Formats: sequence, C-alpha cells, structure tokens
Amino acid sequence: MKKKVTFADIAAETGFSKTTISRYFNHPDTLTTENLKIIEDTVKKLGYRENKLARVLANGKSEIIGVIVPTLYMHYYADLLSHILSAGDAYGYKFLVFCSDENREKEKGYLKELLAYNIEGLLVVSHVTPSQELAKLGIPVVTIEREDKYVNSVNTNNYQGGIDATTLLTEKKCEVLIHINADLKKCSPAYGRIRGFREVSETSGTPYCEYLRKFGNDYQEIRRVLEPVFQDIEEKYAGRKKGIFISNDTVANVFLNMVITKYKMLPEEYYIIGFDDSPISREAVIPFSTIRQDTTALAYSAMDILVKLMNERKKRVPVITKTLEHRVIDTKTIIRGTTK
Amino acid sequence: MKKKVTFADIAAETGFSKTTISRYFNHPDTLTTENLKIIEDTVKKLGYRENKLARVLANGKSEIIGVIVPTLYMHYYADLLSHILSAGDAYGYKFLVFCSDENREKEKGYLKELLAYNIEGLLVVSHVTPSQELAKLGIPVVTIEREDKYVNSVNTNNYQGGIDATTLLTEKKCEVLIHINADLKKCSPAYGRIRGFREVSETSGTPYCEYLRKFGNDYQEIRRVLEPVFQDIEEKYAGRKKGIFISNDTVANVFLNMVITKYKMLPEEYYIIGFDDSPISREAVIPFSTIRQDTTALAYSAMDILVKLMNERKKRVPVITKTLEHRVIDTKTIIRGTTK
DNA sequence: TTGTAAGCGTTATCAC
DNA sequence: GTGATAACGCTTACAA
Repeated sequence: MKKKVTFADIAAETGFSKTTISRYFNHPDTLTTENLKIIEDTVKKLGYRENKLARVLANGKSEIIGVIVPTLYMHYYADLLSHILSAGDAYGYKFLVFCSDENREKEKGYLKELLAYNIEGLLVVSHVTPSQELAKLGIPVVTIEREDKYVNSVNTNNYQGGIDATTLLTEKKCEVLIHINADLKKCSPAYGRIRGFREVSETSGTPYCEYLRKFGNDYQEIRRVLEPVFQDIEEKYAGRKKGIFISNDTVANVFLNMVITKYKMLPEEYYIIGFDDSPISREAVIPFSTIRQDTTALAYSAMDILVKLMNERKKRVPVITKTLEHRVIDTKTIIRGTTK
Repeated sequence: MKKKVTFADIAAETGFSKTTISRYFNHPDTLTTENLKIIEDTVKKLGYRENKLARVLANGKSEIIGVIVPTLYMHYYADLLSHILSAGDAYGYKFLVFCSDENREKEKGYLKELLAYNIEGLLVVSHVTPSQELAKLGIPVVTIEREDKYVNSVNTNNYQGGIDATTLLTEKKCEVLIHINADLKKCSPAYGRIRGFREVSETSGTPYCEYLRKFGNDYQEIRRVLEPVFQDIEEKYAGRKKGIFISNDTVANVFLNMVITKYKMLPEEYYIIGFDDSPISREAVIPFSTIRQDTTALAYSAMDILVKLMNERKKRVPVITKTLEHRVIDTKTIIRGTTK
C-alpha cells in the first residue's frame, strides 16, 4: 500500500503552495488557466484522492446527514429512505444510516455517534426519541411522520386522507362504515386518519364503528388479531353494505385475503380501502383501493427544509430561527377494484 | 451556539495534558482511579462530546463502512441492508449508504466519495461495477450476490436452491417442469438457479421448458410480460400436471394471481414454487412455496469477512492476503399451499 | 494571483 | 503514570 498523496505532494511537485492546491479544488476561478492545467495534470499523475475528513476538520462542513429509521423491513420506511437518499444526493449530501428498531437506548447511542461525526443535519423517521430531546441536539433536525412538537417536520395529510377514504365509502352508499386501525396516540400524525374517519362518519349520519387493535409486524400475528375482527364484522353486519377503511395496506391485504378465501370472490357488500399505496395494494389478487402517501414529496420536502437550515448555519452570521416549520403533504386517492 | 468543548478545555480545567485526556478515553486503565474520576467529572461538567473526525485524521480508523445497494424499492435489498446495518452495529461500525439505481457513472462517483471519507471497508450489493475495478480500490471489499471474480463475496447457494425447488416438483410427480426466470448472465450467482433446474429436469427425465424473459420492476410490466407466458403454458400443457419454478417471489405472485383469477382457485394441475421467501410469498391469497434466501446469514457472513480484513489492516504488520474468500449460504425450502 | 502560517481536535512517539 | 511535541491533511485569514 503506497502512502497517500496529499496537497503537500502536489505542491512540492508543482512548485505551488498547499494553499494554491486547495484553491485549485475550491476556487478554481482564482487561478490562471495555465496553472490550473499544471495542477490538474499533476493531480492525475500522482493519483490524488480527496480527503474530506481533513477538510471537515478544517472547515466544519461534513456534507453528512444522519438518518434514523425505525426499521427497513416495512416497505414504507425503505421507500422513504430510498427517496431521502436520492433527495440528499442532489445536494451532494451523504448519509449515515441507522436502524433503531424503536429501541430508545440504542437510538441514544446512535445520536451520540452521529454527533461525533459532525453531521450537518438529522432526519428522524423513528418514533422513540421525543422531539423535545431532538431539539436539544444543536443541529438542524427534521422529522417525518412522527411526533414533532419541538422540531421541524413533514407529515402526510392524514386527516384529509381519512376524510377522502371515508367519503369514498359514503359515496358508494355503504350502510355501515368500519375503520380498522392501531390504537394510536393522539400526538401521532397518523391519528389524523381516525379523526378524518370519525368526522365523515358523523356528518354523513352513517352508522359506524372502529376496531382499534395492536397489530404486530408479522403476517401471522396480523392474521391472528384480524380474524376475530372479521368474524365480528361478518356477524354484526351480515347482509349490509360495508365500507371498510383499513389504515395500512399490509393489514388491508390480510383482510381482503380473508374475505376472498371465504367467498372465492369479493362480495358486493364489501367495499375496502387501505392506506399507503404500498406495492401490496397492487400485487393483491384483487388490487385494492388505497390512499397514497406521497413518500417522494415527504422526502424531498424534508430535505428541502433541512438544506435550508443547514445552509443558514454556514453563513457568517447565522440567523437561527426559532420558528418551526411543519409541512403537510397531500394524499391521493387511488381507486382500484375494491371500491367499485 | 457555544463553542465546542475539546481535550484542551478538559486539560486546562483539570490541569492534565491533552495526552492524558486522550488516555482517559482510549486507555483508561493507565490512569489512577482518582485521576480517572477527576477527568470523568470534568468531562460531564463541560458537556464534552467526542469528535471522531479528528480522531480519524490522527489514527486513520474511521469505523465507517460504505454500502452500495442497487435500490431499496425491492424488499430483498432493503432486507439485506437492514441485516447489514445490524451486523455492523455489533462491531461498532457505521454505514454510509448509497443507492446506485444500477447507474454505472453515479456509482463511480459514490465510490470516489466513499474513499474521500476514509471508509475502512466496502460492501457492494449493486451489480454495475465489475469486481475487477472494485478490487483496485485499495480497501477491503466484500460483495453479496453478484459477480465476484476479483473480490471476496458471499452468495446464496442458488444452484442448490434450484435443485431443491425442482426436486420438490418432480417428487410431486409433475408431468412437465417449467422454469420462469430472467435471461441471466452466466457469471451472475442467480444463474445457478437455472443450472439447478436443468440438472434435475435432465436427470429425472421429465419433459421441461424454460421461459427466460426480461421482467421490469413494475407490477404492470411484470404482468404484461407474464401474460403471454401464462397463455402459452395453458395451451401447450393443458390437462397436464405442471410444476412451475419461478425464480422470484414477486413474479411468482403475479403468476399465481393470474391462475387464481382465471380459475377462482388453484387447480390441482398447478404446482408453483418461487424464490426468496419475500413477504409476498406469505401475504398472497394462497401463501406459496418458495426457496428461502437467508439474508441474515448473507449479511452476517459478509460482515464477518469484512471485519476480519479490516482488522488485519490495523495490525502493525498487515498481512494482505491475496486469497479471496467466497462463501456460500444455504437455502431452505419453504413448503406452503402451492405444492401440496 | 499566490504564499505564509495558524488553526481544526485528535493520537502517536518518545521522553521523563 | 504523565507530558511535550509532532503529526494527520486540509482551510482560511492575512500578507505580499
């Protein structure tokens, strides 16, 4: 392994000073074209490779953003991460990625680690660290779809999504409206889906009910929790036109499968709509209706806010705004075979 | 924003030298218990935060591993990444993650960037950069499920998987064996699935055929490509017991959906088995049989090799082995409702 | 347009 | 056990 080529080597070789070499990379316009050429050739000849770490130490700009996601097993988070990476890439940022598994202590360690690497900003999708703590980190923070009282954030318009989903069901003249969801905390953005459902149900005067259950991540577990719910619905609302709004496509798919397994088809009296527009909503035997979360917009908006904040910090006289920005991204109703 | 607390501050406050403060963090055993305590208190009092970048500059150990995945949209890669992160976490490594979208030029840029951050090792899942080039990077490289002639690698035992899948179909006394796959290059590890299929088909003496097509990533596209294949199978092999081995669960699910949509159930004459054990294989209306890729083992083995190589580099007299290691991870046959 | 020199915050080496 | 001091490789006033 040959030693690394540094500015000093290029300087020695060309007769310029290290400063000039630095300028060649950072302010090439301040050099004469000939000198530019000379250095360029030498850089190639010696096979120079940048050392960003040394640069960070000198000027503090790491170009690194920290990301903490809860897990990558669920498509939604992987999808989000993928858009985050591509959004940041456009600005030249790199990402140190951590999966917290929603473990509070683990996440604490990751945050410490992230700060040790001089990250310029932080994107948090995981839910376990209260925003109040994130706000104390001393760097720009933006969260996506989680509690965000003390930090900047981007969230899906869950409320509107809930309204749209439920309205679609009332328009189809469903005789009873049913909402299946996790038992969410009121501070969670996704709680808006429940609010939307309730509002439309109330104002439309249609009978409605909610099944708020704790579903796990595992298919079998979801099935186990959902089975009695399905039974209950079958018994209580037999013969009535049911509009079912399920707050997540994975669960919606399991439900749909149960219906189809029982009837060998989707009975007229079932109207089903999910949430997220995950691949499964298209890949199901009967592609089902859903409320699309615009993960692309979520990621790009988050990056937009973050970049703005990070840029502000780089100015000579940073104006650290205390005002928080909370953006809301609209959903889109995707109509497929289960609400026709 | 108050200035950063550094070793110098702690040194000034405690009366020790910076060296001793450094020792406090790196070789605490060489300090007296009292002094340890004094420094500990001061560190807390001043609210010191590590600066790993400065440390990297001084000792070269970045504790960062670079990862390049093709995309995160496909569950397989997200799953793999998730295991990679957790495997590396156990060793204290952090990850700079890039998504190449299989774009050669983009990936070239990422590699350069990665090197600029002094990464200690590289994990490549993406396929576009030839291993010959990766080998020239001058850092430990391990690839997962891709061409690996000139680098260390971990691959699924695709051949055995192909054998197992096909054998299962012959055991069920299928009268014709069908394999649906992409038109893979022979150097791609996944080509082993085709070889396995052919071998069992040949030796069993069962009639067989292959449909090698270019499927996209999009559901509609897969459907469009698969539709004529399904038609062809229906016509050519009507009334015969068909054993279909589809080399990927996403495609297998589309195929299964087409069969079920047509027959309202899975006809006796269809035996279907996929590959990967993606969630969709469980979430399909009829959970289908598949060959499980052990992504956990793939990730942990890769990390194991990488850590070994990285550790070797840290020794005073590194022994850079030229011998490459190529590990193979066994598959597991998962039997579900479509091969009974 | 170019150079000098002082950092940036650690760690390594060698004394004491 | 502890401390000077010189790296590590780059940036940035300030000077020329």
